[in-house]
Formats: sequence, structure tokens, C-alpha cells
Amino acid sequence: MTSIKDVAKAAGVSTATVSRVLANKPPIRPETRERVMAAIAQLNYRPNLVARSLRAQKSAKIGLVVSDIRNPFFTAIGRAVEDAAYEQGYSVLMCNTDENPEKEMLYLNLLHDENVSGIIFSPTHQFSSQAGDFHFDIPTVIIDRLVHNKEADMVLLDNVSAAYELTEHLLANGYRKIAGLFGDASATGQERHQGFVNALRDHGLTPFSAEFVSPRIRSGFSAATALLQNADQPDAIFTSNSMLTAGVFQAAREFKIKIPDEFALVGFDVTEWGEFVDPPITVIAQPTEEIGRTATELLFQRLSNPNRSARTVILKGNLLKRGSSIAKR
Amino acid sequence: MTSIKDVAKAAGVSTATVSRVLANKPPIRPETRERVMAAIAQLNYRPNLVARSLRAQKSAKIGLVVSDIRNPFFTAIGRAVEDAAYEQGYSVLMCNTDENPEKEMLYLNLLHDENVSGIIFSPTHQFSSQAGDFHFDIPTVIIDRLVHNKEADMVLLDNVSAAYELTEHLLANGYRKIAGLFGDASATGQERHQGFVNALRDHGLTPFSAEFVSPRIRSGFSAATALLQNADQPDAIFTSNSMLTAGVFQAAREFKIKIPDEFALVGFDVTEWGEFVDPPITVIAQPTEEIGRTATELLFQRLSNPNRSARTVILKGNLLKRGSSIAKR
DNA sequence: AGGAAAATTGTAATCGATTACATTCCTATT
DNA sequence: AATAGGAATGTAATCGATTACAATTTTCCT
Repeated sequence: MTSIKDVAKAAGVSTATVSRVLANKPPIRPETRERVMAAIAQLNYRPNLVARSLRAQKSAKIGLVVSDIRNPFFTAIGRAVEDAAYEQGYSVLMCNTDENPEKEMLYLNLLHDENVSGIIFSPTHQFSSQAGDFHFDIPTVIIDRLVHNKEADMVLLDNVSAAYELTEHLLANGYRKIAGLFGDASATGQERHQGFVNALRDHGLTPFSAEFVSPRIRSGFSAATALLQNADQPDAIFTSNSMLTAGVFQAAREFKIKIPDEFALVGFDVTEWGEFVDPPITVIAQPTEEIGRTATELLFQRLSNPNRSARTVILKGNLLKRGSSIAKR
Repeated sequence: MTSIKDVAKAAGVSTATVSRVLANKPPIRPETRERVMAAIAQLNYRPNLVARSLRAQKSAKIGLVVSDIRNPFFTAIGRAVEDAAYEQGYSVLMCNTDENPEKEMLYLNLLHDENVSGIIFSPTHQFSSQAGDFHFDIPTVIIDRLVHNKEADMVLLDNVSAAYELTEHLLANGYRKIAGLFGDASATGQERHQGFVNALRDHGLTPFSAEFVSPRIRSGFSAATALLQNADQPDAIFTSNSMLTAGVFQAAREFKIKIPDEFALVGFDVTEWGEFVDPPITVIAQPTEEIGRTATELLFQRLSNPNRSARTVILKGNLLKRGSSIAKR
């Protein structure tokens, strides 16, 4: 491996000079610079990032810790973060915790040990509940899930409003007996429940039902099965995340119940299947690109000004009205 | 930050001893080990991985370079690689090249500079075509796409057989006018074309048509539109990847053409939408879990024995017969 | 007890880049 | 021509862990 010493020798200068040329830090005589550049090119030298990171105690890397890499919501955010970081010359280490607090600690420690400059992080439920005590010694931006901690910046969706809007859409289209299914694994589900209840209340209604279940396809399937096999059925089901939506959809197909004729279905997050099925599913689209980009920008701002107080950015969701919730006949 | 020196001081030993305790490398007197362990625990010390990596000129990390993070095929592989690596105490840096050769070089260099122990890599088309000249100075396992290079291990799908089987399935179900759409961005498309043609030939048939197009939803849409608006229509469309499948599916919906009544549709790779639509799509499922795990295992074998000759593992796809290709009436 | 061999621990160089400080080289001014 | 003062470059310490080798202690045998 060619090191800075080899370059120095080849150019007939000291390592300090090579380093200065690399960092573009005057004063350097143009002639010297060229000799060094020539040596670098000739030896095909690239600085050792590990050594640089050891010396500088930091590195041009940011960590992205997501709770489920298979969730398209997070891959979309990953793309956005990567693009934004790339523009600043940073690279992204993407880590998947699988909603597992152990892996979460493992990767947070790993990123710390790797001297990443900052972390973008969607915490597990367990983490969130203890986040108040947690001390972030690396600049951190929390995404998607509210935590109560003074030290971290956050980028969140206005879940209450989004759920409110989605519920109002159902009401506007004539649905009245609306059942709600909410994820029980994060604050997100609770916030969406809040918006759901508020909207109904403001129209003088109460939920047909409201359940908190594990945010998995299977749970959505079971809950929907119970709802739909009852004599008294809802005319719409509101789901708080795409796993639950999928479960409800599968239940409807299993029991040959027509959407939206027999009940309307709405949920959160854009998915490929939700667009492709017939009818397509009405959802609140989260601005994933914007979330990722905003989180990255907040992080860079924090890096250049470590002392400013933490701020929280709340973004709005976007209602995509589709066939699964058209006006009731 | 607490370093090994602090621990040494606290335990009243030298840094060498601490290091030996950490590496669990005898001889160490049990009593000393305990003093050191106590100091480590008390100071909450964790070794600096950067320093360790600089000294050792390697690290317990492997790089995973994929061409499209949004493709579920690659996220599934990412999960498998991560799990397999985790079991060996390695962590995974996941990089997304977006089929962009520049990003590809950037990330290969970055991983190199990060002292990763090995790389698992699905190369772009451009890379593959020049791969013969490329010298892998880090142990590398190529996945998904054939390259001609003596130095790298590979894990591939038996694309010819898989396409053959998929085509025979169509034939068995009575389809005869079979059009093929193939991706033009990698050798994969060509191999699948080969199997497609072979199967037809072995039954004394020729393709209704066969086109190579860019592997994008849009291209699949256009190609299908052309095929389906013609007076003489195929009774089945064979697609070589899930983007093309999606494009064809959308075209069918756009023009209200019923699958499989008017034409059957088959393709490659499991996707959520392919299962959820009605009828679900018949596909060759690639064993993503096995691909990722095998690649990781090959890599570890190579790490422990750098001199063995490169080997290629060919895995079989799994035909999932579904509604989009049921027996023709 | 004496001393060789084995066990344990310490000293210091090393990985590659950065940078405070020291040194050398110019240039311009009187 | 002498010299101050800035420009350019070099020297060497540093980041934290590892490890060859040296030094010390312990063990064991006669």
C-alpha cells in the first residue's frame, strides 16, 4: 500500500508538505504542489481514511440506523439521506436494527467507535421510552418517531393532522361506521389514533372500534377477520401503517369481501402493491425524500454549530385519494 | 474519551497487558485479568476500532455494494448478508450505486479505504464488461451478475434453467404465442433469454417475439403497449425482471386487458405487489436468503484461506405457479 | 538454596495522516 | 550589502491499539 511517505519520497518533499497539498492549505509554492500532485497521480495514491480518522477523531461519514430495511418507507429515506450526504462529500453507513434493541445498541456503539460525525436514527419503542435519560455524545437526528430528549434534533410527520385529514376524507365520502387499527410499537400509532378520534368527534361521531395491535401483516389480518365476520360490520377500516393495511387487504381477499363496495380501506405510506391492486389504496403519503433530506441538513447544521438548541421539524403528509375509498353509494 | 492508557493506569498495568486481556491472549495471570476487567467495566471503556483497524490493517467489517437499494431483491439479500455477518461478529456497510459506475467506483474505493475485510458486490453492466482486467485487492464475492474474472468468487442463479422452467410452465398450460421482454443492462437478461429460446425450440416453437429493453417499469409499459395493441397479439408475455413485469401489468390495466384470460404474465422475483394483485403473478423466486448467506460464507472462507482458487456457486430458482398463468381454456 | 526454564509483564516501535513549532529560504527595504 | 520579516518547508509529536522483543517474576528441579 502506498502511503504519504512514498509520495513524499517520490516528490522529494516531506510528508507535511504532501499533507498540506492534499488539504489545499497554503502556503505552498505552485511548483511544489505540482511535483506532489504528479507523484500522487503516478503512485495512484489515496489517503488512508482510517489513519485520517484516527488523527482527526472524526470522519466524513454519517450513520443511518433504521428499524426495518425492508420497509419501503425507510429505503426511500435511505436514498434521500445518501443523496444529501453525497453532495457534502459524506458517505452513509446504513444499519438495520430489525426493531431489536440489542442490535440497536450494537450499531449505535459501532457507529460511535467508527467516529461517524453524526447519526440519523429511527429508534425502537424501547429506546424511545428511555430516551429522556440517554445522552447523545454524537450529533443525532431522530426521524419518524417522537422521543422526549432535549439533545436531539427531530424530523417528524404531523401524524395527528394527517390522520385527521384521512378520517375526514372517509367522512366526506359518506362512511360512518369507521373502525381503526393502530400499531402499538411506537408513539406514531398513538398520534394517529388521536387524529382519528378528533376527526370523528368534530363530526359528532365515535369510532366504530379502535384497536392497538402489533404492526405486522398477520395482526392486521386477524383483526380484520374478526371485524369482518361479525354481524355488525364497519363500512370503513382505517389503518395506521402499511403492514396493517396489507393485512386487512389480504383478509378482504381471503373472504371475498369487495373493497370499497363492502368497506373502504385507507392507510399510511406509499407502497408498490397499494398502487397496483384494484382498486388502489387511498393513503397518506409521507414525504420521504423531504424527511431524509431535512434530517441530513439538520445534521450538517448541527455539525457546524454544535451548541445551538435542538429543533424539531414537523412535515405534512399528502393525501392520495384512490379507489379504495371512493364516495359511498 | 477513555483510551487503553486510562485503563492501564487504573489497573496498574501496561497497555500491552490490557491489550492482551482484550484479545484473550495468554499468558495472563487470572488475578491481573480481573483487575483489568474491573478497570474496563468501571471506566466503561470500549476499544477504539479506528485505531485497531489502522494498526491491524483490516477490520471486522464487510462491504455490500448493491445496484439498487429499492429493489426488494437486494434488500432481502442485504438482510441475509447482515445476519450471516453478525453471527461472525462482523458488521455490514451497505452502499447503493444506483447502477451508476461513478458511485460504484466511489464506494469501492471508500470500502477499500475503510479497510473492510471483504466485499459482496453486484456490479453494473459497465463494470462487468471490463471486469476481466480488474484486480480485486480485497476478497470479493460477486452476486447476481456473471463477470469473467479469475479472482472473484461468485454466487449466481441458474438463469438459463430457471427461464427454461418458466417457459415450459407456460407451454404446459397451453400458451403458444409467447412474447419475451428482457433487460438489456446485465448478462442476466441474456441468460434468461437463452433459457426462454431453448424451451421453445425444444418444443418445436419459436418466440412470438423477443425484445431487449431497459429494465424499467416505463420500458415494460411501452413494450407491452406495442405488443397488445397490435392486431396479432401474444397469448403470454415472459419478462426477465420485476420492473418489466410491473410495466406489463400496468399496461394491461391501462388498456383493460384481462390477465390471464387475454394473456398470461410471468416473470422473476418475489414482490409484494405480485402477490397482492388479482390474479397474483407467477414468478421464479430467487433464493435471496440463500444467496446472501452463501456469498457471506464464501467470503469468510476466502478470508481464512486467501489462496484458494475462486469458486462459483450456482443456485436454483423456485417456480411459484400463480393465477397469472393458469391453464388456458 | 541455586539456577535454569517457564510464565508473566513491560518497553517501545508501528500503522498513516495531521499539525504545532522549528527551520530554511526569499524578497524587499534601507 | 545587511537584515528584518514573510513565505515555504521540514521535524517530530500525536491519535489508540497491537506486538516483537526485552525484562522481570515465578516455578520447579536437584
